[in-house]
Formats: sequence, structure tokens, C-alpha cells
Amino acid sequence: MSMDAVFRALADPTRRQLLDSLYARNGQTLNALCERIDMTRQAVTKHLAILEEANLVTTVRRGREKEHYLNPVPINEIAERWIGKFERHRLDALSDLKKRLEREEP
Amino acid sequence: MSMDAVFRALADPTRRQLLDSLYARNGQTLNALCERIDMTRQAVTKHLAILEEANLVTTVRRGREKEHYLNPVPINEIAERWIGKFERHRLDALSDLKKRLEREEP
DNA sequence: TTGACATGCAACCAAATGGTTGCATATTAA
DNA sequence: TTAATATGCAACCATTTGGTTGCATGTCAA
Repeated sequence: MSMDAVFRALADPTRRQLLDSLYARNGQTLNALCERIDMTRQAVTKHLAILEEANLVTTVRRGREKEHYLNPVPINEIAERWIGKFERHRLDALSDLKKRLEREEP
Repeated sequence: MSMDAVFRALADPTRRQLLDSLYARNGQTLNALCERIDMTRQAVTKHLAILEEANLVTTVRRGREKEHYLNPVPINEIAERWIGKFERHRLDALSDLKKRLEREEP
């Protein structure tokens, strides 16, 4: 699996939306994924193909349907590339704090 | 800072190389960054502008030079988007194991 | 002050990208 | 078997992207 394909795949907002959709409900079919996106089915198919090639999505054929599953491994490798392990814990803590404050303040 | 800009910035291999370069040695000037890349200075300038817009790189003007610094915060946010906190620890452990095996085996 | 050095800006071009339409194939259910 | 459903493939097009060249501006050092 080339990291190049992963980054290219993540570059498009529609493809990120697809990942979000699968993160919310894993194993959706092509038609199910299309419903939430204002775009032809063929366009969505292309996006899914790119996500599959990047190994961010895995598919299982089930009869005439095709189920899509999110694979988080490549995303984790991105973080590991530019964030030292020690620093990462610090950033996570910071991010947690920020979220907690956002929930309380407004 | 829009996540859209971050993903777009990371999509290009040259820009990722620039981040790698800054991860190795922070605070490099434009000319220093150009040395390792087979491309005109103007092209590199454009790439750095995109990284800056995504807030992945911060710059400090120092006389006639401009120093570039890596900002890891947006990268951490990517990981947090699609990886649950619990799952992330599991993935990190897995990744660690894999790295250790790779070091021993060959 | 003046020449060399470091960076900035803009016009231009080829290639990649994201979308469309049209048609083909395969599976399920009546 | 046949009609409806679910997906696949290919040609085509507008826009974006990544690179170039050429010239302008600003700063340091002799």
C-alpha cells in the first residue's frame, strides 16, 4: 500500500465525506452511500475506487450488492509520520482540553 | 484553519517531502529547502505557500531570509477524525510491534 | 553605494482531476 | 422468464493543479 495513494485519496472532500459516512455506519452499499451525496452514482463509484486503491476502504461482494468498510490503519500511519510519539501524547491532551472547554463555555 | 486546506496540502508528494525536510531540521530557509528538491525555486515557493495556508508551516522573516517551521497540530486532528481514541492505542501498539519485527527479522 | 543574494509576483502551459452521459452486465424477485 | 435493481465500464469535457520562464523587490556586505 503506497502512502501516496492514501494522501491523494484524502485530498477530496467528497471522499472524506464517504469515510465519515462509513465511520458512522460501516458496511454500507454503493446505493446507500449515494443517497447522502448530491452527485451521480458513477461519480461516487469513481471516488470509492480511489479509496479502495488507497486501502482506506475494503469491499465485500454480497450478491448484487457491494458492502464498503472503513480501514483506519493508513490514517494512523499518517500521524506517526510527522508527530513524535512523545509529542503526540501532548497534542492529544491539548486537543482533549480544547474539546472540554468548547463543551462548557458556550 | 480549514481541514480542507490541510488535506489538499498533504496531497502532493513534493509538499510532503518539504514537511519531511522540516521534520528533520526545523527552521530552514527557502533556499535551503530548494537544495534537496529538483525543481525551480518558484515552484517550491508555491508549494510552501500552500503549506502555510493550511497552517502546516509557519514562517518567520529574518532579514532577507525566511525561516520555515513545521506545525504538527493539524496532522494530529486528521488522526482524531477517523480513529476512535481506544482504537488508536491499539493501532499504535500494532504499528510498534510491526516496526520491531522489521528491525529484527532481516 | 553597488553588486550579489534571498525572496516575491504574474503570465503562461501541459497534464491530472472530478464530474457528466450513455450503455453493458449481473442478480434478485414476481 | 422477465422486469426491476445494483453495479461496472468508457468516452467526453471543464476546471484545477503543478510546473515553467521572466522580471521586480528588498537586504546584506564589500
